[in-house]
Amino acid sequence: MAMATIYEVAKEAQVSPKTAARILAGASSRPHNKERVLAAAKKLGYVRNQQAANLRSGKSGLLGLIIPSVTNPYYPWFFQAIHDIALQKGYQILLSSVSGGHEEVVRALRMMEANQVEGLLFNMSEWDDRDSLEILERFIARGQPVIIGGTNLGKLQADEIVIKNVEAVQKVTHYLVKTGHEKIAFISGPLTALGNRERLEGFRKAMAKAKLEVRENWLCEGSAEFEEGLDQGLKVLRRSDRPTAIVCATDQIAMGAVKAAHELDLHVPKDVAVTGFNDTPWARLTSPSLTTLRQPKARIARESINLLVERITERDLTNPRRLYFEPDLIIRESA
Amino acid sequence: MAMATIYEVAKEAQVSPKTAARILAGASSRPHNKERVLAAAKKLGYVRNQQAANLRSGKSGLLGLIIPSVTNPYYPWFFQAIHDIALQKGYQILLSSVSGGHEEVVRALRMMEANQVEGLLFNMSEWDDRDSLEILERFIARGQPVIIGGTNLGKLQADEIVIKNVEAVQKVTHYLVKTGHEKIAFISGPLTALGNRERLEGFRKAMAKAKLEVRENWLCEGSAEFEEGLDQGLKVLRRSDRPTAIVCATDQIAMGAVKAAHELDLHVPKDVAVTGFNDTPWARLTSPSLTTLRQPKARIARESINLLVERITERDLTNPRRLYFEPDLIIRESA
DNA sequence: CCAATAATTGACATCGTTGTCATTTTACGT
DNA sequence: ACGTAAAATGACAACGATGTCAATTATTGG
Repeated sequence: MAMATIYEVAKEAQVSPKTAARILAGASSRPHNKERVLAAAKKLGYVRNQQAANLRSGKSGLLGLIIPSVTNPYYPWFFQAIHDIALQKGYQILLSSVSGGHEEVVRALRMMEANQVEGLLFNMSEWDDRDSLEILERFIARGQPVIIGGTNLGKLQADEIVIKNVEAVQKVTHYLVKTGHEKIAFISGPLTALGNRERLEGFRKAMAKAKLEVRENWLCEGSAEFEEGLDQGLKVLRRSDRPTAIVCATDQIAMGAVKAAHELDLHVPKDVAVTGFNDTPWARLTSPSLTTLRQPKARIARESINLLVERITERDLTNPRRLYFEPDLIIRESA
Repeated sequence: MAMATIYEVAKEAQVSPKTAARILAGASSRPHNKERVLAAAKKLGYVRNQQAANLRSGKSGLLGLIIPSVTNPYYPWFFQAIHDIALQKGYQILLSSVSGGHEEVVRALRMMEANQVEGLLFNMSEWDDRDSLEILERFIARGQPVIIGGTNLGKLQADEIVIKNVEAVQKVTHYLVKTGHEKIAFISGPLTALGNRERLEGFRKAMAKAKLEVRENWLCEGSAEFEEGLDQGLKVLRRSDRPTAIVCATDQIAMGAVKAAHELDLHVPKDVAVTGFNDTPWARLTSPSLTTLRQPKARIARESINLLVERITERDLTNPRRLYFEPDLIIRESA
């Protein structure tokens, strides 16, 4: 009842296993044999055992992708893009969505090793766990290329995906200034994450450039979630000197800020403009739809996979590279 | 430079490969050997080659999951739930997100076969492609259990996940009636999909039970997307006899309807109540937050995987089963 | 029609792991 | 210290696919 093997196909077709294999691999052969083998394969429902083939060939056709959580709305799209492009290039994606802590990441990395991934995309924010680093180093030493995203693992000889957070937030802040705003608040995600520090820096730079005052109590830090946006939004909008615009470090925070505005009977964007970050799938669906910054996911996916595959096939590439990507400003109704 | 094998570990530790394997598998052994093997394994960064182990054991530890698209906001959560529970049970998930047509599904199914998945969760809506069916039949004949979700592949001897769409929509509709609504519209997704037909049926049943009139031109059918909700919402809300509530077949449609209401200066829920379906992650973030129906994803995942694993380990289970799940009514601000 | 060349074919070995089973080592009771 | 039972070990084979290479078969020109 198990899966038919090439031996059974060969027997059925009365040829040697090797011939059957060759024919199923598409090589030329006597028409007579070809017919018989194809017929036998069809009859038995033969499907090549990929695991065995991989073992033989020393390749796995797998690329590993480690991300924080598919339930974070940014990642499904990222995964889909990576998945599609990898398929085109003949690779499957082995996905690990690790919502938990260090142990879970280590387990995921081990799993990737055990499954012989040929390359790895490691997308986590602020990760510098000793054990993980050691395993990643092993990948690289072994010649399995690694691309790091979302965090900076400095000493590691790996390629990096760098999102230009500073420039992006500068862009949106500049846009607000240009549309006449002078009193602008900023609600950040946790500053323990590099990306959030960069976004804050972008805000400060833009304000400095516009010669606008950055009121320190208009700078809020919290989690990257909706509730935080709501709380901080309420706090900052209740002040007598309330801002006319709020730049938020994530779309979730922005949604919270919008809700805060509504609760205080303020109109968005007339009374307060609100901007987000990431262009999560629902950003365009809300009322008002969200002005936000969109990461070029397809481009990130394409260039990452390209580089990864290049490194896999040409072992002797030079030094680690950095791939830079700048989010686009998407102007909608909220600002 | 390649991955260290058990032979190298054995050599380094001066024991036979079998002993090394046994020790690494956790069996008891002379302390002397144990130390040396563990040290050698650590030194060489040994990681078991899962592919080879699978080949040897005839198991893969893989469960296949085929879904329409991870970018559909329902699925990431579903995947995460499946993924977590499968991990607990010692299985990895092999995910295929097939946005495209039949060919792509067939390719995904073949890939699942080639990778020796021990069981398969096939979650597509309205799928009755000949080729796919044939492959699925092969799975079952071979003794690789299959669970079908989201569609009805009648003749197939497979277990099924059944979402009680009828009851769910009856529940919201009833709730609207109870809160005083009499003029209720329904915006459906494409009626080619079973789930949408059921949702419509639920609406009709509930209205009949409440002895309320179902005006045929308040029944809109379209895609399951936002734009459709907006268009249909505008159309139905512009009528002189506009409804006071709109039941929508998806959250996306509901968001569209909310936007339509806003464009016509109608307040939600004061002027029109709007309800969605699925409790997509952003349903609670919007203003107003969305009253909707939530699928018990964790429970669906748990029970599906349990059944799948049970079938894998106990080959002689009886007839196909059906797992029923009824979405919960989540009452928020929009209705 | 035959020799020479080209195209196919199949026996064998191998990828890394681990079950089987015979052999060796250890531990224990007397 | 010795015999025996129990525990640990290692040689070998097998999982399924496929590269190597020698043997076979087909093709071509003279």
